[in-house]
Amino acid sequence: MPAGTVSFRHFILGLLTQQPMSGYDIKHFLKSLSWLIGSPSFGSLYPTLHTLLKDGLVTVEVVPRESKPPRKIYSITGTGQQVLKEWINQPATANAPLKAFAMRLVLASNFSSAGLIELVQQRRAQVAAHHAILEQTAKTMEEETDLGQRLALEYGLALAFAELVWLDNIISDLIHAKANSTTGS
Amino acid sequence: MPAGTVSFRHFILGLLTQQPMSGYDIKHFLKSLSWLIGSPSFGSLYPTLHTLLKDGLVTVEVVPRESKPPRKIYSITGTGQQVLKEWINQPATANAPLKAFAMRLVLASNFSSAGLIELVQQRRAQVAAHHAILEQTAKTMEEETDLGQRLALEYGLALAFAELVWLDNIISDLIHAKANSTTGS
DNA sequence: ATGTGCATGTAACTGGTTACATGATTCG
DNA sequence: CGAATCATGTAACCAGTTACATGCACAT
Repeated sequence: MPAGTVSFRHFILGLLTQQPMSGYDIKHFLKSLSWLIGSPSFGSLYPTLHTLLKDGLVTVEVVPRESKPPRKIYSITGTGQQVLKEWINQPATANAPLKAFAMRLVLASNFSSAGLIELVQQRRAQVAAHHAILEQTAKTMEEETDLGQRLALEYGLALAFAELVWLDNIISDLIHAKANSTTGS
Repeated sequence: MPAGTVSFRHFILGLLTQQPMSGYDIKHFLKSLSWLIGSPSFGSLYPTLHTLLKDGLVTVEVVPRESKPPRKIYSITGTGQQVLKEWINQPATANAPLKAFAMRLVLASNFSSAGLIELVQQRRAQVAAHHAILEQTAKTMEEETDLGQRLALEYGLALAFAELVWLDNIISDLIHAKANSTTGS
């Protein structure tokens, strides 16, 4: 399981640190983030929860309801937190997909402030590297290149640039916030 | 096979309209677009080519090389072009991933100019819709919301906005270019 | 000598999907 | 009266991955 992997399994585990939830709740919660991250279908969500339970990373509280399937509220266990921590602390792999970064960003509140900053800085470095490669490619390719490819390249370049700008902004915000909090304002 | 699907199968088929290539060539070509689209591993690329062949959508020319595995150059067939056209002309599904759009964009040169513009406009509409939803969500959520979620939301918002700007730019470029070409400059 | 590029392929696995089954309740 | 929401789950399937096997040529 190389770092920077998308892995809904760990992401779900992470969501449970914020609060205990049922599978249904998780799906609902993920809907609002679906653009960035996507939400898994029930057909993969429920089995994932089952294996997390079987592996002792979560516990269930079964809340019965009359003549309806009972709600099953999952909570993360100590070992679960351990495993999650390890996953989070892996340095991101090169070329990690945006999704993977977004997942970790959502779980950011579980990081130390320093950890969060490091995460964002890692991402910045990766996007910068990619941006440089794209610019290089753009220089190399001449007039005769296919329209579609040129457009795709520009597209990637524009998105990478926008991401860089955003990342720089929040890095400075976070550093500020941290300075204020340690200074005690 | 719902529209807007990522489907390397069709994308590969599309690349072969630009020029006949071997599996190895395709992989190499895709490397430069890997950020946006990713490139499939050989373990899926070669089998895909085999099924394309079996289905009569491509043909192979086997170029033997002394004491080395022969190169296999694949070309798209008439039926292949037919199938590709159908795939391309499907309207994009709602919430189609960026990847899917990028793929179609790369194949853009096979579209009519009008088709290309329509593709980009479809994307614009989708991103705009998504952007609106995110803004709505941002309004709804109050101070007490978790930092990670707030960051993720801002992140999505920033990226969506950047994409909108870019899309608007090329839409107007394309419309200009089209006007010039039909006017005959 | 060691690894990187060329170039093909297969087999085992995995992480997801769709489609289905169940069944009450509430909204328009 | 039909559709959506709540809420769980299973089974069949699929598109991809990793890891492996083969083997020559060229550069460090």
